[in-house]
Formats: sequence, structure tokens, C-alpha cells
Amino acid sequence: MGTPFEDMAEIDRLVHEPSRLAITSALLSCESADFLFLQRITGLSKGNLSSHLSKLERGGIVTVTKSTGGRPRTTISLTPAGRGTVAEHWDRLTRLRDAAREWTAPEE
Amino acid sequence: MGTPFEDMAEIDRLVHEPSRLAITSALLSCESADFLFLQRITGLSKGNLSSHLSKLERGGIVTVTKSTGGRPRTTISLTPAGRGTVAEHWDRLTRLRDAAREWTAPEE
DNA sequence: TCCTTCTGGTTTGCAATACAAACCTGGATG
DNA sequence: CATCCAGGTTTGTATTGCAAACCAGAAGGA
Repeated sequence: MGTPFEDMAEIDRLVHEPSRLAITSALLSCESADFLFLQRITGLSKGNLSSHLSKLERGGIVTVTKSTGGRPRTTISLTPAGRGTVAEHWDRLTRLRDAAREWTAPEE
Repeated sequence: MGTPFEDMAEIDRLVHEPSRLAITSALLSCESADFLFLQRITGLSKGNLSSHLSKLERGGIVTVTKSTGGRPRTTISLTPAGRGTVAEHWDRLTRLRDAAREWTAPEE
């Protein structure tokens, strides 16, 4: 029905945005990670990482838990739904790429 | 030497942005296309399409030529460099996905 | 001829980002 | 006990992405 290009244009920016794609893909490989570890492997600044995490949390993709007591420490992990969303996003990109390659203009 | 996640975070937004990914991928399948045809297959609004095209033109990804004389008509195509950039972008996404899958945390 | 409508786009206005830099806050350390 | 620093959060600002208003020229009718 729609072209693959229409589907591309509707890609969800929450996960697609480069910094967040990095964060969520890292978490997919890691089960869970703390703030500084995530910062190191993504190369993001603290502020930037913090705001992206808030956005992902509001979107239900990750959970952020702060350990109280002792040295403060923040642990981040994907929610089950988030894990699905991220995996599906990558699959979708692959499918769209293939669909675009095979697509040819409809004759009028 | 960096992690795949650092590389993801540095993805070029000019081509990566969903609407522009749709436009440029469509052009990759089409050689060249006129404005209205692009609008139909991407589902974008006129204004939106127009501004994305300007941005792609400034970035050297596409050329936009307006036929003067007769019915006004705008034809868009990828520059040679743009064609390379778009194809490379998709390859890069695929490579990053694979690299992320195989990545494991370095032990300290 | 003049008006009006349609095709084919561009410009404008505004809300939402993305990033960086300034700012907090509670433990560790001399 | 003062000061340092790890570990984040908030603030400020320039850039976006989008939609709606706008514009220009060709086609068609009275």
C-alpha cells in the first residue's frame, strides 16, 4: 500500500536519533549499565546523556534507578518493552533498506 | 578504536533524519524525480519537502533544477557525491548494527 | 480581455530538540 | 573542617521540523 519511503518518513525519532540509538543499542548489549559507563562507551557529555535518558525514561524505553546510601550511583536498563522497541527498530531499518532497493516507480 | 556506540552517536543527521532518509533513498531508486512525484511517494507536505530539499541542496546531496518556460516544474536528483553518501549511510548502519551485536564490555 | 482557478512551490511562525556550559550535592580526603 | 571531586541535573541558546499562510504563473472561461 504505502511506499517504503512513506514508512521511512514515519520512523520514530525517540529511538532513531543518533545519541539515543547509541545509548539503547549499548544497553541491548549490556543488560544494564551505570551512568559513567554509558557515558564512556557512547562518548556523550554528562548533560547530554542525562537529558537523553530522561527522554527515554518518559518514553518507557529505559528505567533509571538511583542507589541511595553509600556512593551515589545510577543504573540504567532497558524495560522489556524498550528492548523490543530497539530490536524492532533495527529490524525495521533493515527491512526498509531492502524494500527500497526493490521498489520501482508505479507507472501511471 | 572507539566503540560502535560512539560511532552511532556521530551519525550525520543530514541524511539520517527520517524525512530526508526517505527522500534520498527514493532518489537512489529513481535516478531523478520531480517535486510532486517525490511528495507522493514520501507522503510529506509541500512545505516540508521544500525545506528538506533546500537543506539537502546546501549539503551538496541533491541538485534541484527548475524548468523555466511552459508549466513550472522542479526536478531533483542526487549529486554523484550525494549518491555515495546515501549508499554509504545505509552500509554504515548495517555495519554498526553488526558491530554492536558482537561488542562486549571491556573488563577493567 | 479580465477574472479566477489550479498547479507548483516558498516563506513564515512556532513548538520541540540537542547540545554545552553552568550549576548543585553528598562522600571522601588532607 | 575545609576543600575536592565524582556524579549528575538544570539552564540557556541556537537549530530543527513541521504546518499553515502565502505567492506566482499558466490554463480556462465569460
